[in-house]
Amino acid sequence: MNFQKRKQKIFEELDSRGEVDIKKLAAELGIAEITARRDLNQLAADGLLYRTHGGAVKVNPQERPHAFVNKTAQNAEVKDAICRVAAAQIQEGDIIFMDCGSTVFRLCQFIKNKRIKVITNSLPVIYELQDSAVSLNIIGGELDDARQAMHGIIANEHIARYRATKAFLGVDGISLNGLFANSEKEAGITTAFAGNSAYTYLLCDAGKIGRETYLNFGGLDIVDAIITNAGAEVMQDYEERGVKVLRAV
Amino acid sequence: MNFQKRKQKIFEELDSRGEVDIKKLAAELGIAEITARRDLNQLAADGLLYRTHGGAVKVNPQERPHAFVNKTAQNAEVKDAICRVAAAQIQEGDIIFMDCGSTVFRLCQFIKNKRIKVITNSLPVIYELQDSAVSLNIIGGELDDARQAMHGIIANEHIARYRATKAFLGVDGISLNGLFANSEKEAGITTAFAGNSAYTYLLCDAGKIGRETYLNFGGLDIVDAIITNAGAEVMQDYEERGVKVLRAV
DNA sequence: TTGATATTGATTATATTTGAACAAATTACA
DNA sequence: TGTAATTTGTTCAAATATAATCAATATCAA
Repeated sequence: MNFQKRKQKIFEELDSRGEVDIKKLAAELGIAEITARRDLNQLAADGLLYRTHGGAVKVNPQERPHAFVNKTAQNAEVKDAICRVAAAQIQEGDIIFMDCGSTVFRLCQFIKNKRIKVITNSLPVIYELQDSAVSLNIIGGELDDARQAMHGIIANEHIARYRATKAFLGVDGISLNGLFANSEKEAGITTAFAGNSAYTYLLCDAGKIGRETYLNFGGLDIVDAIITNAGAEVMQDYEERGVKVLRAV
Repeated sequence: MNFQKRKQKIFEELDSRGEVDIKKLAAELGIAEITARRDLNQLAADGLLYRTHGGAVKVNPQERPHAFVNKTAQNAEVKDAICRVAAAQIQEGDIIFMDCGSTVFRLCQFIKNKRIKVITNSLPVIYELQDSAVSLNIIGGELDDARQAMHGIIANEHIARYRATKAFLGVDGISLNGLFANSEKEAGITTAFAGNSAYTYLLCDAGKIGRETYLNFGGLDIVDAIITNAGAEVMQDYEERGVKVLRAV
């Protein structure tokens, strides 16, 4: 019964009953109360639940209707798994770049309760994080209708004014030859985000790994870590190149 | 039955009945009256309810600044009349500044089909004009949650990079002594917009005319024209100062 | 295997929550 | 206005939860 398993159980309990009790939890899972407490504390630190005396309750996800965000994402489960890992990397006080990829967008749900600053050029991200604990900064510039995000010279300049502790970015493809994008605009934004953050995470599902498409806009050295569901043997080459690999189950 | 659970119950009760009674609360939740009292005191300290003798009532549901989602704006007819006049001033090819006032927001519906560029710091405006004929440019910077708009140093700098043919702006008040705003941030944005557009329209209903409030941030010379429903005789003074007045019926 | 690291549990000290009793303040009502 | 009833704040004690420290166990890389 490891942490992942227990975490799952905790959320099952929370979803069905709305609250968990340390004593009961410890008894049901066959663990010590101190362990149950530590689990809940950690999950509370990640903003995934609220701690109470003797247990925890679930956060109320003050749901708002966002008509224009296309929620029917493909591969939602894989992307969510990747985003859970990503969210665990985020600490209170972080300043975070988020770009306009569909994977990165799904990170929103996991960071709503964190006290952090998010700087983004993505309208869906903005609408998703409005009225959350997150403090928002919007990259200005021309709106690209198709991507629902700001791009262009002014956007790049704007990014250059900020320094983030962490960047969470998507790409259209990545291989040992570097990063690939479907447009120069996207490449420019990604480069700007990565260049102005202390640590850069790339979020990409297995389908993106090894994929070379249209524009090769930078080497692997731009990236500090890749969060992916791809197999360990596939990722070994990247690790040998000095890129940290975080595997999402 | 911990504090969080009780808190939930208290708000359920408040929402349905509008008030709670300490005795009943203690009986229903199976807690001592002193505990119920302490709960209510704490929630009152957080401003989540008002304490009364023997219980509590709910706080006035203060208007959420989600005015754009809640489209039932006050004075909608007057504002729409003003905006129709404003929209008539806009030609194809114009580059337009729009700020985050509630009157200016209502201009959106009248310009959706025009082939123009709109530069704005207002999220509601962006939301409303997405997927229209209008080409959008978003002013970046820190998001002010209450106003749902970008403000601050970076926003002002960003505005300074652009030149518009026309600006459509709101204020909190205007008198012969100049323009008035409720915050420095707002004043800064308005000044920046006006300073970088060839022609500046002020949209204000009769209630704003002659109103002096908080911060006087500029003289009448900032403005080229006022669009208003105020009476002709009231507006004569402004015309004599060289401001063009467009009257909305 | 070994050593290093992370996880888990036991023990003890500290902090929080809750309720009871009683004095002070407020309200209700004649 | 004055008196009784009620509500409130304060202090204290008991029960319970939590944090801190240290030891035991598991995991992992070399």
